[in-house]
Amino acid sequence: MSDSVSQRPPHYLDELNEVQRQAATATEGPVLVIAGPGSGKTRVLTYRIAHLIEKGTAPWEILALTFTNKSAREMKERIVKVVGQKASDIWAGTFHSLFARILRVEAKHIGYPSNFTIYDTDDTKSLINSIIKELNLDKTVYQANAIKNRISSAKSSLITPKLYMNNAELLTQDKQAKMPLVHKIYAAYVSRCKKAGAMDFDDLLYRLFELLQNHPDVAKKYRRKFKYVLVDEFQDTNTLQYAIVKKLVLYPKSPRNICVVGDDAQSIYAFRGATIQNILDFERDFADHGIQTFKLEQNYRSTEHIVQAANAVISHNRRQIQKNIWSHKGEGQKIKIIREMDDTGEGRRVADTIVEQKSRYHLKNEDIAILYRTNAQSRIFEEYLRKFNLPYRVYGGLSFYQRKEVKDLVAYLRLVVNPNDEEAFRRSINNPKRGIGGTSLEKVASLAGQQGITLFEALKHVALPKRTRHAADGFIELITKARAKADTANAYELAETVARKSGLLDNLRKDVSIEGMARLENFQALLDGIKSFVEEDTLIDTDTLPDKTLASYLQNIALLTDFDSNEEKNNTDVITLMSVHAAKGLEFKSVFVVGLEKELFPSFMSMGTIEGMDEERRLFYVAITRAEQFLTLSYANTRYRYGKMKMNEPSVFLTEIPAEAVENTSYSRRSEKSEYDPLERQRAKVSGIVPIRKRGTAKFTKPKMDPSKFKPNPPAEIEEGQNVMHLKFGEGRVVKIDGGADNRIATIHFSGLAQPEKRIMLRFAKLQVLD
DNA sequence: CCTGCCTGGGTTTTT
DNA sequence: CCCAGGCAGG
Repeated sequence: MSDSVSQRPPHYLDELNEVQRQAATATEGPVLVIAGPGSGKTRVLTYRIAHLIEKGTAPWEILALTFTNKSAREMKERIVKVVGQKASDIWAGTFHSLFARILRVEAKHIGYPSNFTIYDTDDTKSLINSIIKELNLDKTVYQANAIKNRISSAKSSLITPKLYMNNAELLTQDKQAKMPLVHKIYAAYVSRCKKAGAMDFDDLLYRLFELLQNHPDVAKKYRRKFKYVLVDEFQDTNTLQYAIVKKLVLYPKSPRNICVVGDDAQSIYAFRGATIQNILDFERDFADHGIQTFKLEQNYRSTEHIVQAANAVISHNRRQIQKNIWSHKGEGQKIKIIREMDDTGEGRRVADTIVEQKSRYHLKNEDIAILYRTNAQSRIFEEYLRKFNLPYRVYGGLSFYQRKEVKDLVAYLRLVVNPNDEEAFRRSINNPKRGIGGTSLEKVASLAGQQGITLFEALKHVALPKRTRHAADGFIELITKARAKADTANAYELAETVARKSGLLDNLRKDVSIEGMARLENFQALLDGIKSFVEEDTLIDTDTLPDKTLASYLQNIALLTDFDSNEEKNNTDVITLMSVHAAKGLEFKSVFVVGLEKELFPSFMSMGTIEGMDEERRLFYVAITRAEQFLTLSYANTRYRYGKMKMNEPSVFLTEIPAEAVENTSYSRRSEKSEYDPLERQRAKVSGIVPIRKRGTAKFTKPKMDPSKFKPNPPAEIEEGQNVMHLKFGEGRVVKIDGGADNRIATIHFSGLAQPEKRIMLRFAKLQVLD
């Protein structure tokens, strides 16, 4: 360590442990890195890229795919520190944003304008609703949300509308869900998006796949360009994303320089189509080319009690890649479990504990995070943090760009850039009110449908009453005039003009309520944002659209969701409140995981299936492994949900934390470890030892099978002759079914009972068919 | 065509 | 509880 003649700059590789260094320097060929929580994954990734650049790879030959803009930004910043400013030429970003960037360049090959609009979730839902209406379907049966998910998973599985229509399994599923016409909606949706020059989130992936598939020359171009491909959070990629990655790196004579980094235990996006099958497939797909696998198992983040708890929890999952996460940071504090009577109590108690921790351990606000399963839970904590004068910041929920007043102006701007944008049209046409209501819009839509033209085009030609016609012409003129200048004018000036001439600005100014003023402020903030976009010397994405047009601004914001647009730099020392999902990749000295109740965490949506429970458990694993030194878990016996008080049992996850790692608090003292403590009861149930009740004669009948594995079939599927499982009665055989339609009654013979014959109303029964 | 009341339905996680 | 959307009245 002589720094007298430091010829060599401080070498970053020295900051890595042995496995990390190997993972960072094995640059050639396929590499799989399994990285446990806190194991220095980001460090490996960044140093790997730095290493590539030092070895002479050009930054733009490196493609690094991440899940959030934030992690991409962080990665870039860290690489800049090692190799300097040239790092900003690395293609590092989210799947969606980098693919959008490629698609804009290559749009002409797939019949899209390069300034295509990106539909967000609201646009998608609204379009689906329009289609449902046009097809005269009952929207209480055809729910936009469900259909959106259906379409999304179809796209993610590379199923086109045509394939969908010919897929017996999907059609049957739809029929069973009483929505036999989903395929029709899907087909209409795709053609409407295309006509509108719009892509939804899934299209950004799907269309790129299509492009690479159908245009070998384009595929070749990007294969040559991206000499090294890295994928972060690989466990959260879906089939489609992996398919695209393979298109880029798996072809004849490819050097197969791909490095994927992930942790199967932290896969928490299965609901979005992510599958850890990709990790297994990766091993198979690249097996012929000598995969190098590295496991990062040392946890540098958390103390031992926390790591021990995390290991114990995750061991309840089936099917995982074997690994042994360990820590050398000392035992540390035990985990604290807080039990309160109700949600208000939970809020107060957590705030209370934060105050205590802060003073006892000299923690700053920024060292502390409160993590919850659903964003809706933040409110009570906000309330108490305010009461206790603790500054905080809530992440997630409504982002800046999702606010109504912001979306209103953005819709106009979108329309200016792309007049075909149907959703932007619908949003703007009568906002602010200019007397073009439902009736007129229907006329427009019908003409557009007949002639196969866009709504904007139809508005020009449709027959309207005089007054309405006048209003329509004003609207058309506004958009057309702005459009004429769109490619040349300064984006800020143009946006400002549109804001004024549309009447949106005046409208907001009229509202002097507190919320109204806040809205005006947001509106102004959007304009300010455009202004700084114009003035800023941004180097990012310059090869696509090196200009300062409105189009390029919109493209920049389209995929920013959680982005902190107006960073409140004045106060960064704040407590963090966010969903567990949002917390992935972050760490805090002290973490509170709250609302640990059955049906909340794990969510009732996921409790029905083993896969669902496993994912919830991984989510819980992610939550507790965010903590460096202090981990507090809390739950409430009752909680308001949908305006009703609801009783809650503690989450099963609490029982999976080993007792040795848990602090004895007044709430789990021995004297209180009685049948009255629901956690204790739950623990007992899980371990199979059921506490004997002192009073009453109600006896606990042990379920005949593990309830978490119990998957009842819908009543319609129960038929004569089947063997079925009933939680209370056990295994039985359906002898007879009588009664019709909604009133079917099954006679079932349960062998294990004194009175084996039971007649069961199928409408209410929960029966699982055994095969 | 607009406003305001009312009802009924849904309630997870995110790019 | 909170919202979107339907409907009646202006």
